[in-house]
Amino acid sequence: MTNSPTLKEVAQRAGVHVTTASRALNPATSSLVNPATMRRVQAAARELRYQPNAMARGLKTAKSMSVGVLLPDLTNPLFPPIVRGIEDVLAASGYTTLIANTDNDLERQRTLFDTLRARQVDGVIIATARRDDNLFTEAHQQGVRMVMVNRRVDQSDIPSVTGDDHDGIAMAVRHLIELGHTRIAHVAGPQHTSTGRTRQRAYRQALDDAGIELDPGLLVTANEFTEVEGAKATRAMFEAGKRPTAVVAANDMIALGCLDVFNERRMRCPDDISLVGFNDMPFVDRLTPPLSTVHVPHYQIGAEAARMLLDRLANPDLPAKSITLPATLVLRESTAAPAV
Amino acid sequence: MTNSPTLKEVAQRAGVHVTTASRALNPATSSLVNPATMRRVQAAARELRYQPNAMARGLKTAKSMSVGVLLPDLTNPLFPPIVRGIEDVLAASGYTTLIANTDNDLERQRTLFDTLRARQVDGVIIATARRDDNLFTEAHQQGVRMVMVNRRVDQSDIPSVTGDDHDGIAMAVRHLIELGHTRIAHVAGPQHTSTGRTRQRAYRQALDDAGIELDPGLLVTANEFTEVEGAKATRAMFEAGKRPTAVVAANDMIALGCLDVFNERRMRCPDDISLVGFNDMPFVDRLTPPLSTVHVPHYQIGAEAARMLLDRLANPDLPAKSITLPATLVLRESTAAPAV
DNA sequence: CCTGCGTGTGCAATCGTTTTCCGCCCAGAC
DNA sequence: GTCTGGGCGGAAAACGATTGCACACGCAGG
Repeated sequence: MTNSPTLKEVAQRAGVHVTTASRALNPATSSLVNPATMRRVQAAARELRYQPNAMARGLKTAKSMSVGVLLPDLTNPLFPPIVRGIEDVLAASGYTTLIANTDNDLERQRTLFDTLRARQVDGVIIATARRDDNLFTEAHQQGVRMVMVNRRVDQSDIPSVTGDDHDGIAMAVRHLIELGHTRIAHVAGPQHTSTGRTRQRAYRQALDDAGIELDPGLLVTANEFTEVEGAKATRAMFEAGKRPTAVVAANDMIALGCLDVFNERRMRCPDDISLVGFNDMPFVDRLTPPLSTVHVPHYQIGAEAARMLLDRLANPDLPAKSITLPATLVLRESTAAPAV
Repeated sequence: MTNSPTLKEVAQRAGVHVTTASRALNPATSSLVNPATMRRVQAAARELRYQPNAMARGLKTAKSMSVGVLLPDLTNPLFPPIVRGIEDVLAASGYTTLIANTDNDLERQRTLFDTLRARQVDGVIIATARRDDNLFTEAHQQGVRMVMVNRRVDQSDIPSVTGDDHDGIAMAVRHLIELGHTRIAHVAGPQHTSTGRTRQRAYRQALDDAGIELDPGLLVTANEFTEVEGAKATRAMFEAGKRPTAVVAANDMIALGCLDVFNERRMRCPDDISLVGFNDMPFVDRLTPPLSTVHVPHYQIGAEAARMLLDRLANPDLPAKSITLPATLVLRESTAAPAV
């Protein structure tokens, strides 16, 4: 901004060489300087409200003390908790977070990723991965430190932190079966994402485990994890004449779309049809009806991802590990026994 | 990350001096270099996937091409739209956004503000201002470029972009009066914020304009713009024996708290009591009942603030202006005529 | 043939730090 | 009194870009 004081000025005021000032102010090297002069320097720094110029430091140390976060859209309520988790642990270690919204646009994503690299971020946390993503796998092979949150990339050793998609869906389906449902539909998410895919597979397997044969017409897939795409897919299912008594949505946004379609068709939830979402986004407990959904600890996912990245920055050749955090089924009022 | 190519390498590959490479790659100076060699340099840059080192550039140019955003909590649904507005226009001009969450903690805010300055941000957008804030007024006087969003600081010439708080509340109160309400309460927000204060004043004035005398017991104030503080304040009002037929909440979070208290007391909204919120946060249209509220164009507020900051960066001694964007009343199902 | 000018390029300094390498000083041992 | 060695602190070289300045060259005009 305006003439911030520089290290040289601090040094002058303390009557020492700039080198000494640098050492005095840096905890790692302050042992090299006489305690008395160290105090002098620190006093001078305090009086001048000295803040080291991060760019100069970064240029020299080849570390920016910043990490980038790539996500589809901050406006999606799923992400703020993740981001807070990330920021809180990174900030505690002195790192700054750079957020970039891709809007699911691959072109844009590439650009944003490049600007992050231009800014010399020390690492990247990625929430936008596709299963076959090669932008990230290439970068990973080139040594870019990264960890995936929420979604993963197929067949890669990129570390990741995700919720337990499989178990979450299994719990949801089992719950519906216990209530007496047999015609259970799934509105799947985009299959190019790991979440869309593994949730869909979990749905199939849960039915299978219960000895219920899958009616292929009850499995539809939304093109995006959004309300409108979710609505589109479930509308198509009904228009094809399918009549499920319960729906498992691949996430809460899609569940919102399901609710819209239920309303269009004057079906009451849960009286006429049950619905389970996924994620337990903020405010879904205040919907009409309050949504039963699979809770995923998003803040912890973010925090854990940040910790993992920090570990890998400190120790570059740590083996890549993938953490999955447990999901829990939270029952509210959108599920009930099927009407007879 | 790993050995990103440097300008020197690009220059070598193109067979020119690093100076020339710099000029060739920089649109502002590229006219100084022969078109043919410019093409050579650009080709070399492309082949190497060269990205200029932002820290080196920033160090030399004394510009970081980044701006900081200070907000209370990203997790509050009010903020993501504002942030997107900011990021979208800043990104279009090549700026990066640094987000910091203060959690309404003044100490933390000071620290975060300092780290932003250490990172040499070119400007700051602030959503956490208090009416009497001196951290920011001082910084402003020192020449730190900033603009306030949403909230303002009293008696200062810091530029700001806000919604029309006064008009918004006036519309809400008038609407309730037209429905036949006379015992209209206001759950105000913290009075150390400009929003809390001007909304409260607008409420008083709207009553006055309608010739309704203010019952002081119907004006309570929440300590924070949160659900629990909102609930606490409205609960206190009821416990004092007050019986409004309508409530104007200072924002949607507080309105959520009002709804909680209505439920506690088995009052139905809108049958027994009407409620109007403020902000039109995402998802309040899906509450039970869908919330009537004052819509504020948050994305535009963010975008406008960013544009204003950009203007001031380009032209430092632009006169400070304050923009207020129009609010609109959106009627849903939480308001009705009072029961007779 | 010389001067002058414009165009295109290179040289070198610089931004604010960190860091390696030295040299100084002084205490203590002989 | 000289020598040794440790502890402090300074000199200078980076890091990767930008930029004012100088220089080389070609060409036109006198």
